[in-house]
Amino acid sequence: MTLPEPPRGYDPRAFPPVAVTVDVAVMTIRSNDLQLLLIERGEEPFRGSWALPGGFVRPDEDLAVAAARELAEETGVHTASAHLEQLGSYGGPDRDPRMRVITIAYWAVCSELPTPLSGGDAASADLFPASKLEKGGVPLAFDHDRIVRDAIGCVRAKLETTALAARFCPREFTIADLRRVYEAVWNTTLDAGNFQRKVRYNSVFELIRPRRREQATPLRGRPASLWTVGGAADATLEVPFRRRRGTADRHFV
Amino acid sequence: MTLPEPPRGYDPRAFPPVAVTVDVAVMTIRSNDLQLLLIERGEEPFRGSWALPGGFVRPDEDLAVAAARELAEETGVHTASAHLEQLGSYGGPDRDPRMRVITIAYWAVCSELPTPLSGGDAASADLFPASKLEKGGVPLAFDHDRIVRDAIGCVRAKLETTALAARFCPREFTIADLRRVYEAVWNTTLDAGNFQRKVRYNSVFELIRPRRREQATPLRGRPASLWTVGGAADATLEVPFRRRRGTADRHFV
DNA sequence: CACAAAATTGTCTTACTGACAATAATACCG
DNA sequence: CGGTATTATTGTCAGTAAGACAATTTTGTG
Repeated sequence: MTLPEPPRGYDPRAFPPVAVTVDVAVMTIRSNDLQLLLIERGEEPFRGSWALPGGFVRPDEDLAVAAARELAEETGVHTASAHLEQLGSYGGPDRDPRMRVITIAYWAVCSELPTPLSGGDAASADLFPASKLEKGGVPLAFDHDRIVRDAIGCVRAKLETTALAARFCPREFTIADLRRVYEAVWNTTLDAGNFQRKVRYNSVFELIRPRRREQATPLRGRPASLWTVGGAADATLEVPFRRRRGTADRHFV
Repeated sequence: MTLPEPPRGYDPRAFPPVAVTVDVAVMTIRSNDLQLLLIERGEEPFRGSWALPGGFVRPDEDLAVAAARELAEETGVHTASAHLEQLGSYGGPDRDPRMRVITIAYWAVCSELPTPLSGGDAASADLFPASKLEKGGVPLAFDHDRIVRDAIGCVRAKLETTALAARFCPREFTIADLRRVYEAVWNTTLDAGNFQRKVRYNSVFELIRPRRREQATPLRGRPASLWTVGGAADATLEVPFRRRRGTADRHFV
């Protein structure tokens, strides 16, 4: 303990400055793969590295508002069409070489990204497959590789218990659309019949009546019904979707 | 947008000061109830109100380290005997009347609290039942009522999928001890026989051999075997414990 | 020793899961 | 127009897990 505990009522300037930022891990499905949006940094440190979109929290701005603002500014994604949720805070003392920076990370899910991907400034943006990022195939600025990993894990987990997968789809979607989201995020294949049951068992998913079947994705085959999400997409499902875990022979120690 | 976007390479002092604190929601089981440790504030603002233990993050201190330090300083609970995990960040612009304060909230679970509960300073500390706090029965400082609610919800959820309940117990515990934790946190009753099965099915729970049966909690009845947690208490269980959800008649929309 | 109390094991019914088969509704092609 | 390919949707069935509850075990107590 090198410093005495600061008193509760203290002079702010007595402390070295701390900067607070928000970073957003934006995810979408592209080419049947979970992909993350990254931005190429134009300045030091980490000039030329890929990083999460983000920036400083303004003096009178709520954290979630700051995240939504950065998301809109840097990627063109507006919160009306995206799901935005807090992931956690990352504040290692040396995560930014310039000064002490604590970041509040958010993750976002959206169905479509505006083109061009790059934001207002000259920085370029691109999508990277989650699998590649998890393997460490892309060197990221700061501790963003950890944030990315955590965000991917968070989304994988959220799909099990919530209707969040629908946020990867347009407002109206087919069950096959939804299934492809699960297959992409979990990197697995799911039985189409059993998957239907799961959707029908959960009352957040609502069948659109009369069944509209135009604009169905595939050009062949029986046209699919369209569904939508009635309530909050992040509410707990009545019947969860399940990721196959290792089915170890357990029973009786 | 009242302010221009700050450039990435900027002068820290160009920004109004932001203070960063950590707050810890310490939970334990007392009198068969989930209880939270709160501290009575000795200074303004909110003098005399109850609040979560917490304080400022030091210049070169990691967030988790800061939380552990505050936990130890203000409650005497050391991380060796407790589980500490990040909950999330709370940073509304007006949550502290003095200045902009962003707090990183943590939650902790421990089996025993040191007596006396109060820390080094004159502030007094006390335990409050989660049920009372959830009902709003205790006025809390800042936005701590929301943090408390979130922390309780987080622990409830974590018990389903992890062996975290064991952290409410001493290192060696009986299955009945563990069951009472679940019953207290979920405010329900669980079938003793079925509960045993759940414990046996999960290999993180390890039977201590030779079965030691002394010091069993109840003085009557067949003495229970002692168990311990082998791996990480927050790893996902092979077979989850389940909270009964509303068994709505679903099936076929 | 009978009895009470708690731990542990067993049984049985029901619900859920997953594999896979069957049927339905289209587009396309000749 | 009918046959075929293709996808959506529904059905079937066996295996597994969950919950209710009964039975058995093990110990302390009177």
